[in-house]
Amino acid sequence: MIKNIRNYKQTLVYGISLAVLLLLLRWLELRYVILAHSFEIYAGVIAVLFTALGVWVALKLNKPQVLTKVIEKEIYLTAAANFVLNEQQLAKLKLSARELEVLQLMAVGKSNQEIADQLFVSLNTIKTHSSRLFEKMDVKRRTQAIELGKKLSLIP
Amino acid sequence: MIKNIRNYKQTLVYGISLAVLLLLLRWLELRYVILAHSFEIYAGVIAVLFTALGVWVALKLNKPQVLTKVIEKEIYLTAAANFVLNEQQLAKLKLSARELEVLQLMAVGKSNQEIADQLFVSLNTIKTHSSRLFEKMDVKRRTQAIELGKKLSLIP
DNA sequence: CTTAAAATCACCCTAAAGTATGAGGCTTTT
DNA sequence: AAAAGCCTCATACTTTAGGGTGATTTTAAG
Repeated sequence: MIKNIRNYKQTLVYGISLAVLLLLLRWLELRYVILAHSFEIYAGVIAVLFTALGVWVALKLNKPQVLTKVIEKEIYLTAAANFVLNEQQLAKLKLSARELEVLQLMAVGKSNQEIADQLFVSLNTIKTHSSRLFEKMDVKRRTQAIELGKKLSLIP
Repeated sequence: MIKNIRNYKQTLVYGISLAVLLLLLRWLELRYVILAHSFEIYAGVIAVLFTALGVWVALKLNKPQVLTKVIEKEIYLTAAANFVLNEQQLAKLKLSARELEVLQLMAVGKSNQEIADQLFVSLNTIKTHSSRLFEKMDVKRRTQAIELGKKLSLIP
């Protein structure tokens, strides 16, 4: 049924309309008493008029249905903010743990010597790691490895 | 008004209801003729009943009004998908157009020689550009320049 | 226990990257 | 017109990166 009558204005309008119609009918009754036994017609007119009134009121009071529409809002983040390692790609390239570690350090701009120092191994070790890394990733330079690594979500 | 009558079923129901009500009123009329001058009451009953009928019919036939409520859903994209150059940072670092160009090519893994070939200048020119670039960005290596450049949205 | 992969390191060599300095030509600004 | 900044190029030099080969030790898997 009709719930939540939003404003009293429409209720008032309805009441006034009803009164006016009743008065109109009353006036018609007094004026055309001649038409005896026109009761059915009279009732029919009332029925039609008030049906229309009911329809109008209902349409006025009918509260619109709320349909929630989800709109995708694009939010731009740096890739690092929510990085998840792509383990499928990692497995596909068969990168070892150490090689990935070296790649990560390369990506943040460290030199081979700095990587060696940080991992407590020799410079030569890092060179062999990087060589294997480039071979497995099929790249020629560390910058390409970094670019590809980011593209494949191997590094942030 | 009422548009788009969706099925004839409801129209039929309305018609039958109207007929039933009229018959009911007719029956009441025959049964309680004793109540003379109850015409106004009679009319009022008709009015109320048909108003209610009108309301019911209107609600049935009225296509539910749709009010779309927009809910924003956050979608996370990689920064590269829609890169916008950070011109404030670019101005702050005072990078020249050529230097930025070199940085961009570095970032995609090109060697100095490849950059030189692509820009139709000599290798020495690229070296000069890169040196100035590193100086302005306060970095030591191209990998650091790339990392910083991405962080500052100078490159995708 | 044996085998394979991974990690480590060394040596040598070449290629690439990066630094320093100087300089000429061009455009814009003062 | 002069100054400043940019682009260009060169030469010389140092440092770093990368390739190739070989070898030892650890570790993981069968």
